[in-house]
Amino acid sequence: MFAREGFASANLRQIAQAAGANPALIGYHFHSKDGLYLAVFQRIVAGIGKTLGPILDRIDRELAVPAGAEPRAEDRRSCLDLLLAFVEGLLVHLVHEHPAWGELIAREMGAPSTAFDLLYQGAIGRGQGALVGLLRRIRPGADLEQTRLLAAAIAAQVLLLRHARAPFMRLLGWEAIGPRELDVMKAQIRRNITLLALGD
Amino acid sequence: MFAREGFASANLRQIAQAAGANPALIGYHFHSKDGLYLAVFQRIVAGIGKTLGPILDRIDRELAVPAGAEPRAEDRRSCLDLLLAFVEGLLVHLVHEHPAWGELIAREMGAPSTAFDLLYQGAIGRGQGALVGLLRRIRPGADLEQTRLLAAAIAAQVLLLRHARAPFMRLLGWEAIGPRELDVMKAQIRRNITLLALGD
DNA sequence: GTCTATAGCCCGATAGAC
DNA sequence: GTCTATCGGGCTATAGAC
Repeated sequence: MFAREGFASANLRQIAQAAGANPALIGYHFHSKDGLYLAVFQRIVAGIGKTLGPILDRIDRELAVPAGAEPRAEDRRSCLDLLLAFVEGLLVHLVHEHPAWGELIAREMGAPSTAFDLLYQGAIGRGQGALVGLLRRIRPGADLEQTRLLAAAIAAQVLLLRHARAPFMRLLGWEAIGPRELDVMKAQIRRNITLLALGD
Repeated sequence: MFAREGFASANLRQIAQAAGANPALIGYHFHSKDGLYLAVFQRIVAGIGKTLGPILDRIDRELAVPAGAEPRAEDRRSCLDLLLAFVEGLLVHLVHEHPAWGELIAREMGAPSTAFDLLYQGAIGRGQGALVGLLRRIRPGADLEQTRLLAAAIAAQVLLLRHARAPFMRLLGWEAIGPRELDVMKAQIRRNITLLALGD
């Protein structure tokens, strides 16, 4: 309900009703509306950690190996593969499997609240670090600020699908994102990221 | 105020106070809170039309000329130039000159309300049409659905800056978007779009 | 057209019985 | 721990004087 209507518009009586619980229990267990909202984000951070943790661990291990003085083509390739796998995991997890989580994250990014720090420290920050780290290996000579902007551009490919869902679906003439649409998006994102990461 | 706090949280008393007017006048002149909100979007659509109208007209004229049977390199180049000019205009207008408008548009994209149709028909739809039209000239053989996805990816480059402002600024370590930051972003977006539009 | 005053509603929080 | 009942505050909309 926070995802659908936003924090301010969501209503504790309705939330309790949908949960089949008594509204007063929210106060007892979560102290306040804010407390409930934060608890939702704790669960989101845990869920993301569970699903994307393995790929992030692989990325950390890859980046832990010191880069040789001469950049090698196969290192670049394996970093790109990890990058593609990570972004695809993000897409599947937040757009397809847990659209409400994606929506909540998009809302916090657009209008940060008390939950933003929790989210940033628990998930966003690590994802950004992984992206930037991989891109530095793929483009060893590039300026750090430009690499960060590139990481943002790559993340934007996925974020757009969640945040600008309405105009996006209207442009594509889609009514829902099913398996076919997911595959089409995966292929397009793969192409775009490869071009962005390897281009001069 | 609608931009900063969202429709539900914005408050008519504060709006009236900031405008130096009496709260009851909102009812008299705009009928309701919704009416005021819609009036804001009418102004936004008019403002965008005034600023981006010229470049959109140029694009329409370019696209009105029937494409030859053989795609010519100079046609592709001029279409790409128009594309870059349009996106840069969008960036300057919605991120730099009228950040509140950009914020409102981002909010409507994320959670469409009564104002979304007005916005889509008055601005977003035409922008999407221009993007897709130009891309079809630049990539004559490409599948229509893929071209639309590409248009979405290009638009995402700009939308991100508005929508994911908080994590974006944190990643870059920026505190504000001044002239230097705007130039850096322009250069990066130009690079990314060129790669995305021309890449195979 | 502009103001004051308030009606009418909805919401989050909580007191207090069980 | 769970419930009912309600308090207190904030909101939009509007009646009615000027």
